[in-house]
Amino acid sequence: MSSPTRNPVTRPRTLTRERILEVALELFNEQGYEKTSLREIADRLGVTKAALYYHFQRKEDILLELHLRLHDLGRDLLDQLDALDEQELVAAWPSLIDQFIEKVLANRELFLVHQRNEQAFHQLADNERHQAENDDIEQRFRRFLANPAIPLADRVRMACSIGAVFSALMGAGGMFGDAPVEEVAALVRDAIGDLFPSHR
Amino acid sequence: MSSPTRNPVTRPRTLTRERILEVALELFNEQGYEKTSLREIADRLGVTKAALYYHFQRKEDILLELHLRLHDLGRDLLDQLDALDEQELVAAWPSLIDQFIEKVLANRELFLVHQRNEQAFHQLADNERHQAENDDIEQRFRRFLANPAIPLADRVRMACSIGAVFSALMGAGGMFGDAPVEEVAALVRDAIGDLFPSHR
DNA sequence: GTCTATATTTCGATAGAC
DNA sequence: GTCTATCGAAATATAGAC
Repeated sequence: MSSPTRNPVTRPRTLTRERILEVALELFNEQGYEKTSLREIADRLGVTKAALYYHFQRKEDILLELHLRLHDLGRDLLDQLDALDEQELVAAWPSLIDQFIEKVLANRELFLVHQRNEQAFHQLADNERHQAENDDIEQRFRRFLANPAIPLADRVRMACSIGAVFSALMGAGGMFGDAPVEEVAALVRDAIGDLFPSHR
Repeated sequence: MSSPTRNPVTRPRTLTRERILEVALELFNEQGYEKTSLREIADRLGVTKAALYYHFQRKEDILLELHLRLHDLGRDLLDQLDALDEQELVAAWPSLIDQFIEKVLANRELFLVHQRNEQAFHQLADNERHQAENDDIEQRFRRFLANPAIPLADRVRMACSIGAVFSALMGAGGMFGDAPVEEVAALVRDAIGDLFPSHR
């Protein structure tokens, strides 16, 4: 399992397919996955409902593709995490959080749709598990947090870091008045730095 | 507006009404609000679908009641928050977080259903706003975070605190292996304490 | 690839007896 | 308060022409 030749499942990226995903992402964020009908997606795209079925077999597959793109973002972070041993981990954490913050900021809508439709994404995993048994990044992260070789206090603070990033950076624009995102991001980095005082 | 005589809208708490809410909370957490049909709620309760309509006019009203109970939990925390002035705030923060942690732990399922069905709860606010214009606790908290009288760095760290609590304490049981919740909660308190070094 | 139908199903909600 | 029965309105998905 997990042979080195496993390719990243070449997913076709035709133009209209991308436009469907783009519009779906918008609508799922505005109204939620369940409340968004294929008709609405088709309407905003200027095509009919049936046309969507040429590009995606089921409605669920649209959400699945968005899920896979989130996985692509999280995968190498978790690979880095798994490559470190327990002693290096705390020292490397700020750097990993930096990368994470960059990815969140560069893909806000994608992270947002996951947060706002947690249930829909979660039920996806059941069907997706046929393709990628232990590739679910949430599961991998939970397994990481359950590792007794890492001091519990550190694991708790790592979990806190993730939540802090989401909480402070993923609210819709202007959560802190008119403060620019970069400034907020820098303050979040500082705060998480204080959670891991490397020189004590 | 917000006259002192505004009573907490005496909501009837009959026995079966409570059982409906109990079962609905379970199912909404397991399958999500949209994916849970009234038939499923009725089945698990041993009654028929139509019986539910004696206790709730619409399906939405079941979710609304859960929302109101979350509001009841958050209201006095926000009242305390609004009563403080900007200088006392940082010093009082750890105590407020303590109370918040207690409420989260004592009402895990209630907070969980909100996190997992963010969209459904959010669309509720539109209809609910008729009754409680500026009583939405999320909006109140956002308004608090936008207050320029508080240093931005402090506001960011407060937002981080909330996310940290959710992230570390609301995962289903055993997020950190078999570590007891109280121990994790204590570690979260420590971590947030490090975010606000009162003696520097 | 996109269209016009249409099949099929499920769900929320109501009416009215008991 | 709970039941049986049913309505009406969506929505997903399919069939087949162009």
